[in-house]
Amino acid sequence: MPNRTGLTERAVASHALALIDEEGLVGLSMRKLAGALGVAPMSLYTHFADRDSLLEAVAQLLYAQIDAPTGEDLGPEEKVRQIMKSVRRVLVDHPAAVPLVAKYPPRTLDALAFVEAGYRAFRRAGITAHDTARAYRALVAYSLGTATIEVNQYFAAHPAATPPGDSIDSPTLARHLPNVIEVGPLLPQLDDGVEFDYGLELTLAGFMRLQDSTLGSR
Amino acid sequence: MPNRTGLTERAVASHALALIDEEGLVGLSMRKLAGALGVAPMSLYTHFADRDSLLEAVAQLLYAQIDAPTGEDLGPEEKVRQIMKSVRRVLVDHPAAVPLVAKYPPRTLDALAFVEAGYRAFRRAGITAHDTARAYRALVAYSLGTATIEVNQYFAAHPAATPPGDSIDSPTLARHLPNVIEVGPLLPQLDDGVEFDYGLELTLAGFMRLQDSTLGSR
DNA sequence: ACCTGAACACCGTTCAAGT
DNA sequence: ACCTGAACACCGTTCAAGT
Repeated sequence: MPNRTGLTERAVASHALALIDEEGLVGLSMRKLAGALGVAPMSLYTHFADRDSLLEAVAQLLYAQIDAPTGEDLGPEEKVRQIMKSVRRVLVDHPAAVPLVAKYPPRTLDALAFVEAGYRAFRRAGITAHDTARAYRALVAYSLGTATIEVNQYFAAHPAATPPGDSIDSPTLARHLPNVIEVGPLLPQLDDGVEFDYGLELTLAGFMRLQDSTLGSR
Repeated sequence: MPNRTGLTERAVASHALALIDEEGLVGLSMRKLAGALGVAPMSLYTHFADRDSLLEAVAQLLYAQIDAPTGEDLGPEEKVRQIMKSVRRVLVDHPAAVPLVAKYPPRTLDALAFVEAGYRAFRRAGITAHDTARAYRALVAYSLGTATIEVNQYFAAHPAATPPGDSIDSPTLARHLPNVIEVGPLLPQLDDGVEFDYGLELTLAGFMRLQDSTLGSR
């Protein structure tokens, strides 16, 4: 550590994640982070080209936190369930950082460990590399989307409960959106964890059904 | 229109969307937008409480662009396919605005039209309000996730092709991540449109499978 | 190579003042 | 009610200078 300040990239990124957790993504400024680390703002640019590079490093830290199950006897479905649960846990533990994970794919060795574990389970089960890639893409889409919904509290207030300012008057609502009135209020009652599992099962069941039909036609 | 400037909320939000399309979400500033509209920056605050309120209005404009199929003879699966395709088209047409749709749910009458159409198709097919809500949630998650992947070009470069600066040396990669090396290069070759359909079919096939098993056990 | 302070070109929003 | 200019408290990053 030949630096005068003792800073490492990892330490800077780790402090950045802590700041993001506390004050949100917009709350992380190069100036505030430098202040928290006790250095001048411009010192950070010795370790990262710009703010985006720093955020990319934060994303890698998050990916590295995802548990990759090592059990050799697990089938691809169960292994994927375990990985996806770990993905969800990491994302909801760091809600403000979800956009970073959505923007920067895993790149470092540690960050790619869970990807490797997932691919391995699929390939061992005789699923083609191509189908493995497709399933991985669909699962990434689902996990990013569901995490986004959770951290944004997208369904926290159902549509009929919009602020009265410019909201639609009740009779008009009932005439044009009867099903929204019926179904909408159920959305905020859904449990995030239960629905995460439900959507995951939809995807896995669909994948296995398509796999079976493909194998059956061979 | 009793205003001196002739501004309406709709016109302001519409210009904001155009600016977002041209210069990105961070490229939309209250000052630049006001300049483009020929008014003082603070005039915008007559129509919107703050920048977030303006962005919420932009999200409503986008939701209103989603086509809601009116055919009464369509089954829920086909109707959902059509709606989801329209959702994808709107989102990829406005890539920089995707985070807004992820943050602000539909609220206005026009914005809720596609939701009403989807709910209606499900309810008409005898699916419970609860299952309709669950399926809607899963479909929102998938569409937001897949749009995020597309607009961020999440899979544009596969992991093995990271910049040589801090990338992992080849032998280490091959030893620790053999499946990433095999499967990763396939990801950027996948077609966004084809994979959108694939993931959607996974979800729909899974939903129908669970529906059937639920009905069968009654 | 690493670190710094000053400066530049921006932000969103508050405030007091105008019509 | 609607609109404005000035001001405040911030930003990320460039630059020239230091070690």
